[in-house]
Amino acid sequence: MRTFYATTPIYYVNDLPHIGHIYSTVVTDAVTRFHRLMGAKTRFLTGTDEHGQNIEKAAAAQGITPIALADRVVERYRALYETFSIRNDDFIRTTEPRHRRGVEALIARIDAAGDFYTAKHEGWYCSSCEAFYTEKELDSEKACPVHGRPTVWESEENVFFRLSKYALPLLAHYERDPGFVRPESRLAEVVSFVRGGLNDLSVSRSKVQWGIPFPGHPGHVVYVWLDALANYITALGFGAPQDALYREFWDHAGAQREHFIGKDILRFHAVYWPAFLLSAGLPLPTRVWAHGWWLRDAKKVSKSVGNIVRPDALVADFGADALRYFLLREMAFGQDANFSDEAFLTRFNADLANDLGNTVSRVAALCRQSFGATPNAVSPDNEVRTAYTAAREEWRAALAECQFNRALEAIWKFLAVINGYVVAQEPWKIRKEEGTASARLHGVLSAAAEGVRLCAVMLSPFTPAATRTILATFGLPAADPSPEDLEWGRLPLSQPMPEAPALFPRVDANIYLQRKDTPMTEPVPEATPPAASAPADDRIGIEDFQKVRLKTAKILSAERVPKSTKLMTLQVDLGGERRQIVAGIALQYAPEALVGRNVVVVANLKPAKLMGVESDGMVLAAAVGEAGEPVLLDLPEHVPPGSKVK
RNA sequence: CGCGGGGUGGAGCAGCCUGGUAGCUCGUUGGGCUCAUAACCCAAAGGUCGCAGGUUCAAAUCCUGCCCCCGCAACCA
Repeated sequence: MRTFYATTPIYYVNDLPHIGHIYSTVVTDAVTRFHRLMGAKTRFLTGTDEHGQNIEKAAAAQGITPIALADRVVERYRALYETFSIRNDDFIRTTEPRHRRGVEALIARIDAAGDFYTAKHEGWYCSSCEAFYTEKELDSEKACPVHGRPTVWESEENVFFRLSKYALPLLAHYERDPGFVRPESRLAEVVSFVRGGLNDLSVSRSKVQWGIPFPGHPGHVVYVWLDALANYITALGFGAPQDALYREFWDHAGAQREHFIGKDILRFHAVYWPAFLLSAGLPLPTRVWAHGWWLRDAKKVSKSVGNIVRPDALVADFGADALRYFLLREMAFGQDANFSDEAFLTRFNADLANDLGNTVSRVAALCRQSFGATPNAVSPDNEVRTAYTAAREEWRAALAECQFNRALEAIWKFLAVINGYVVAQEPWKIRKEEGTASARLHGVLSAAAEGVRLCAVMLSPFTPAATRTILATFGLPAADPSPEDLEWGRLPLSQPMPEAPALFPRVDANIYLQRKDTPMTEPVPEATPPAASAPADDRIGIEDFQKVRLKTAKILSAERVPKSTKLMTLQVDLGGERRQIVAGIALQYAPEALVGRNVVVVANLKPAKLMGVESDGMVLAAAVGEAGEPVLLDLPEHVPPGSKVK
């Protein structure tokens, strides 16, 4: 039997679920459901990544253990999956014993291949990134390029993996199997990265405690990628006495093993992970699918911008199926896509309410009014059936390539055929003219009803709950369809049809958007309630304030920092003393508008280099709005430069 | 030369790998139907596919150069 194994990334428990996590998971769920419907034996894995210094710290800050922190976030994911009809077969947590055992087994094999060595790892270390940086990656202040925080010179013995050894084998693999990375455009990216040469990879950390102890290296834990990526096989029982699942779904000639990830972590899945597996002599995944990002109003969804789309409000108002549908329909897999309230509502009303919901309801109503039941025979030969044959093939081909938007288009094209057929056949007229016993009436309505049923079946990977509702409407068991249900003619005959509420009732978009008491974009909630911090804590004494020397200054000249978008170099007069200060105000102020202005500056700030330009001091500005747009503090003309501000 | 994505009717997008009459959704206009969630069906208007070269019998699609927009990173001292 054909087996199909699909995985999502494991999600880092330092972050709450948002639209990106949901998308990855929904995609994987839809694909798995599709393969199951095509008759494959499937397995679907998702889970959480729970190790690392960041978790350790976040937990400590809240006065709880790391595992307690992870538990909380895991609960959020589990609840979310429930809501979204995610049918995962397993949920792995990297803190589980089975995972540790599997990682140890993987390490033993890599070790046996001679691909580990110990070496001194020196460099500027950022504890937030848990990573080392080279001199040239840092600025003059040795601040971390990601967090901007100071790094520390650290030197530690690390275990290294001979990644460099696998550059050529990897390239050979990409050559042999160009479908390894999908979509194809992403493969080029990976190939060019590997062609550029691979450095050996540090795979242990001695500064971190919260992790899997590195076998044979007391005091070291396994570094994130070797730990996290292994989940895809440890969850199958790799390294355990009972590894039947591993043999069935991974180490098996015909097994399809596919990873679904965001494009940001492609390198790890298409380079590091296969290299580990090559070293260990284990089968590689058969495919890595990299999808794009959801943008919010054309901006990348990010915590700092505060435009994260949280699904709760949407799901409450429209149902999880509606969001699943939107995510899969609106994004061309691999490309970025934009999430907007208007687009969501348009899709909801036009596609789900008008097309799908209304078609179901009109066909059901016609049957119910005519027979009080489903028709008494299924018409074997008609234009709906012809259209279905074509639609099913389009749908199948598109889904096999993760082209969800196209698969859905095929279904909707078919829906239009059903609607067109109903209009052309005018069953309401037949009923009037020939009565409800008319064979023609049964024929027409059966064709329409059978079409609707098949739509529901084809929709099951996308909107499983709606599928069940539709099937139930036509007297079928409300269950996930099986492969035979894709055949024409399986509509139950003369089944009583109870009244059913509208599927996806239309909403008034204007009213909804104006109401907005359930905003789709929420401020980012804290991962967990912050430890009780007394407000008094951030008050300082006067002596602290006096450490900051504020002075007035007059801007003598201003010019933009070359190649920089935000920075401006200012020459200021501090009362006889001349200073150069760099300020991030170039987006808001024109240089000529600044000359002659009086401003307030911090006079005793340590000098720093920004984009290579020396800055000796800081100009004060109010940070306005969410984006913190700078608005300079202004002083009247008559204030002489160099006056103390207190 | 930092990395990446994109420029296709009014809006949002697909198509580009594997050249061959430019497609989808929304919106607009006119008509039809009345079974259905003011839904559905038919028709129409609307595009020099960013620009310029090149390859080709043929280019949105392949090649070269350029312009513009966006995300990430490097810069909010």
